[in-house]
Amino acid sequence: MPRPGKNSYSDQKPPYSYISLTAMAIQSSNEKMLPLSDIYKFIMDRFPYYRENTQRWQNSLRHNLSFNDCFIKIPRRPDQPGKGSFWALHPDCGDMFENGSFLRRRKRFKIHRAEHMASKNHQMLHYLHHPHNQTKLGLSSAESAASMAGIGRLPHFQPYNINGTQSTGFKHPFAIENIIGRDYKGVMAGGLPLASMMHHFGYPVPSQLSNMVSSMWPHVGMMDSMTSVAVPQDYGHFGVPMKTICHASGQTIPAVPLPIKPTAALPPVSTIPSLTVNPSSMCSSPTSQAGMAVSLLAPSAAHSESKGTMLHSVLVHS
DNA sequence: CGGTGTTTATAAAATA
DNA sequence: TATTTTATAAACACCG
Repeated sequence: MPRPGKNSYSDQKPPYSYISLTAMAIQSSNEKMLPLSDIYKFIMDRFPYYRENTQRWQNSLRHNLSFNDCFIKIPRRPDQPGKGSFWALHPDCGDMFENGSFLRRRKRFKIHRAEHMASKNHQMLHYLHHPHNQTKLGLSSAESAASMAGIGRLPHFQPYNINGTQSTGFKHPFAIENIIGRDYKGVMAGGLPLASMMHHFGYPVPSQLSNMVSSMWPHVGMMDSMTSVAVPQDYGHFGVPMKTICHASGQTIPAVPLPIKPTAALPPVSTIPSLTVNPSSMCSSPTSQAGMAVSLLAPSAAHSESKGTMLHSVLVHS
């Protein structure tokens, strides 16, 4: 229970691992990739807890970025000034939190270290990385680069975004919106009501938001509305205005009334585009991913980073 | 030099 | 309780 006078939940450690926090940040970006500094910013903006001991947790975060194969590094193009590379999610990492826990994944995503992919075709990578060239192919920056990096990617889904105003058209196959799709079925139809999530989290979450995105990622994308709605002074009030996300394209997040009862908050099916997506596309299983993975490049053009990102990936068992 | 990445080691936590 | 995953610390390379 939050103590009004004392520290509210906002000051406590969020129930998210660094991996989920980072994924959250990346997913919140329009390009589905962020430089390190922006990942820091995202986390600090919304989680007061991480406004302290920055050296400690940022070191951990960097460790996670390097160590975990689910994160891939995408070099900057020359016309994109700034420090360091962009970080994106590996297209094949799938729904890392399908178990509903953002604290710990069920399995760790590990890529298959294929043969050292020699040539780093950065020109091509940068070519596709460029927005102008992406639009021709309908790719996001991250995906374009990932494709150029020889990382398998999945067929496109119907474009969808949190607030329905984005016009870039493309959504990363594992964009949270898409990931949510399966979770929607799993959670809503699978008999795990949002109340259970609240129980799982051990504290109330803004589970009544107008869509599953904000339910699954309580701190992503819907803050504008949350701040104006009666949410207990819990994590729902991490409540830092979501100014740093979903603003790049000037979009505004519509304020949505938040019913108290989770069941009453279910949006019409039609507003859950993910449901229109082929469920198998959600790729909860490595095999389905492998079957659908598409490389835009000949293997020879693939590029491997230090983590050896290659076409084949697999969820490590045991 | 400071920010970014990588890597190793170990402790702690969560799950099976 | 054993195993797996995550957190933390720390050393070090790289680079603008």
